[in-house]
Amino acid sequence: MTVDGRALRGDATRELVLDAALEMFAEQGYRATSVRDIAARCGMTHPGLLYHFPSKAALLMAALQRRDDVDCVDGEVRQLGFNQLEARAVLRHLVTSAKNNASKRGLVELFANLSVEATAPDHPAHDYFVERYAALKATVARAFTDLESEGALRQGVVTHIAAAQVVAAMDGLQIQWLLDPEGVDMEAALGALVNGMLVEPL
Amino acid sequence: MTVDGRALRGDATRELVLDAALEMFAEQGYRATSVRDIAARCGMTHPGLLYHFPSKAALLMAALQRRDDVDCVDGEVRQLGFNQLEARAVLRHLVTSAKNNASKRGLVELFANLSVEATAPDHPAHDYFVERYAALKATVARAFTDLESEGALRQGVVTHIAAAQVVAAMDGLQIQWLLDPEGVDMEAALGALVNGMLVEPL
DNA sequence: GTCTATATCAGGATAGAC
DNA sequence: GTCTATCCTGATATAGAC
Repeated sequence: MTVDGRALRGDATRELVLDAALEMFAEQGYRATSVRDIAARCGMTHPGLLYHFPSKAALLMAALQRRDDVDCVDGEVRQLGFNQLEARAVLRHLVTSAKNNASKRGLVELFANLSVEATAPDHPAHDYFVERYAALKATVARAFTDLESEGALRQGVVTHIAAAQVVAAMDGLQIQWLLDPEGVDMEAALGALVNGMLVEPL
Repeated sequence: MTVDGRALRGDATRELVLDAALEMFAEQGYRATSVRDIAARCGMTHPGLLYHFPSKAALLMAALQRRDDVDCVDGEVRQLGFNQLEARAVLRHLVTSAKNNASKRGLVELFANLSVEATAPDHPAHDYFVERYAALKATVARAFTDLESEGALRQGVVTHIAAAQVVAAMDGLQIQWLLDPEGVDMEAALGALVNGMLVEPL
């Protein structure tokens, strides 16, 4: 594994730092977590940690990558490998994610904050999120296309637009839920949205 | 007008500062804009500015309030006064907003960032956004209810859920658009979503 | 009442010792 | 590979000039 061309493989400290960082980012947010805090939790000083990662931003990116790797293992949302699943399973999976997210406020906060922050072209995670969204939308669009060819899609639904709507709803519902957890049911709202696009509900 | 109990009325400097602040927040984001930057643009020093506003957070709130006031004048999205409009006009208005936003990247960025930041219960703008969203959803839900009573709503559409979906889509589409302006058509996607809920398109 | 100057504090990043 | 020391920048608060 490399970061910015620097070889970093086989490092236990590195993994320790990554776990602590992801945990603290998820608990308090990226900006509110200082490199010093993370270093302290790992029993080292701040410059000591920065030996392993050139910057706080690089640490963030590495933590995100690591999370994706973990997701791969425990079967959570992933861009790749998604295409193997059947179309309905893909959509069902999105709704299930919405449900599961309701018990992971910290992570929802982290990703909500990051995906918006990363909107700035010069943000360290910009490319990561551009690709993440493109891949996710492509997967969902593909699922809708498959359903369309089976006549399972409702009249007038345009696949790539529907994909954008579903992904957008996931994000927007998270914001509403973070602002007022009692005010929305993410699973119900997303499920209803998807079902409204299908001839037969999921 | 008062902020935190301190009287501040009749102050031209105050208005100047508010305009500059909103402009710079919109251009560079809330966090990336320092009080010193704003003060400099107004030809004053940073503590001089802080005489008028107790903190950067209070400045933000005042700037948001001011924006709402301006919106009231030029006919943009507003919670209050919305109920006077007919149901279809309310929905059409949302779609038009999505269209207009495509030429105001800075403001879209500001509100996207703020609404997520303000998710934290201790954020200075938390209550503002909780209320903003509650009011917006209530208005949209009301519009759907009116349409429902006229039989203009599609089978199976639940009004308060539909409101949450529409508002969520607006936010989520903005994120996608900020990440990749060529990748989505906010107006088309939002319009299609709303039309999918109605018997007759807007 | 309005502002300048100044002080304090925290976070990110780097240089160089060990 | 890790630490000490240091720099820079930004947020915040106070004293006091005008």
